[in-house]
Amino acid sequence: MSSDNQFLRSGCPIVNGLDIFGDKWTLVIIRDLVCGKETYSELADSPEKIPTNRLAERLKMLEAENMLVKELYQSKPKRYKYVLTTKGRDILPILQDIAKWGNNYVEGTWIPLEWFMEAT
Amino acid sequence: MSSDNQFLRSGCPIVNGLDIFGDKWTLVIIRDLVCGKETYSELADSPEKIPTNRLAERLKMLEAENMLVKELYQSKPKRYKYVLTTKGRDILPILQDIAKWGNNYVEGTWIPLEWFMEAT
DNA sequence: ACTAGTGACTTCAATATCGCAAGTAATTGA
DNA sequence: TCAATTACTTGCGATATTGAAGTCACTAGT
Repeated sequence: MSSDNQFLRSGCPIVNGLDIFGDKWTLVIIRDLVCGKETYSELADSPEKIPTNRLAERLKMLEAENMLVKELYQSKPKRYKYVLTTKGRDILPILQDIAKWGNNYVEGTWIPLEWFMEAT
Repeated sequence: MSSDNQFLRSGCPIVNGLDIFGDKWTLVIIRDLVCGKETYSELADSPEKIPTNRLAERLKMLEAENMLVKELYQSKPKRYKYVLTTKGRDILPILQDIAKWGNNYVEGTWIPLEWFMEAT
């Protein structure tokens, strides 16, 4: 499990990073949060169509890892928004590098907006 | 499948990058290749102990994706070494960023050697 | 010639994880 | 009262991963 800190594969910082966010969906969720999405249904709406059970599970994991916090923004009915912490936001340089690599080597990929690639 | 270019999840360069190397093992293999490992058994020897069937499969995929080439360096018995292409080598900035994140946020991770973090 | 050993994989059964579809709960608006 | 919306949860068959063991092509030792 990503968040199981009891038995590490090794002390390698790359491996430990990957054991948190190195799956098919986590970085997609963080991408969307960086891009301004906030609610569950906004996140569920991506072009990649993440299954909702997977979305819920990844959000719980990201919260447990302190990559994001769940904030109540409306009480009747209870509605939460998901906000990246510094730890989560600091994934951005990784996303930018992956985007650059994708644009260089995978044909037909979108060029991200400039603000995304320049953000810090 | 990572190398199945027929049905893309989307045109997002991040998603398309992840669909190639966004799994539990691929970046570990590339890490080791960047660090000078060349043969199958050297790669199988990492502290993370990748299962050999997974190693073989990922190497085939990386070759199919032109991230590396398999070079014969001995003919009796046939022995191959795996060498990163530019496409594969260009994963390095991503590895460096993940390593930085890991060092910042996961306690007890190794600090990579300076040459690794400074390499281009 | 026989046997053990090495490197590079492959095969297999058990287990874990995933994706899809459907269901639930709370609340609002018609 | 009833349909709609948001945010999830549940169930289950399909897919993927693991660990162990096996195979194949040699080579070196006796």
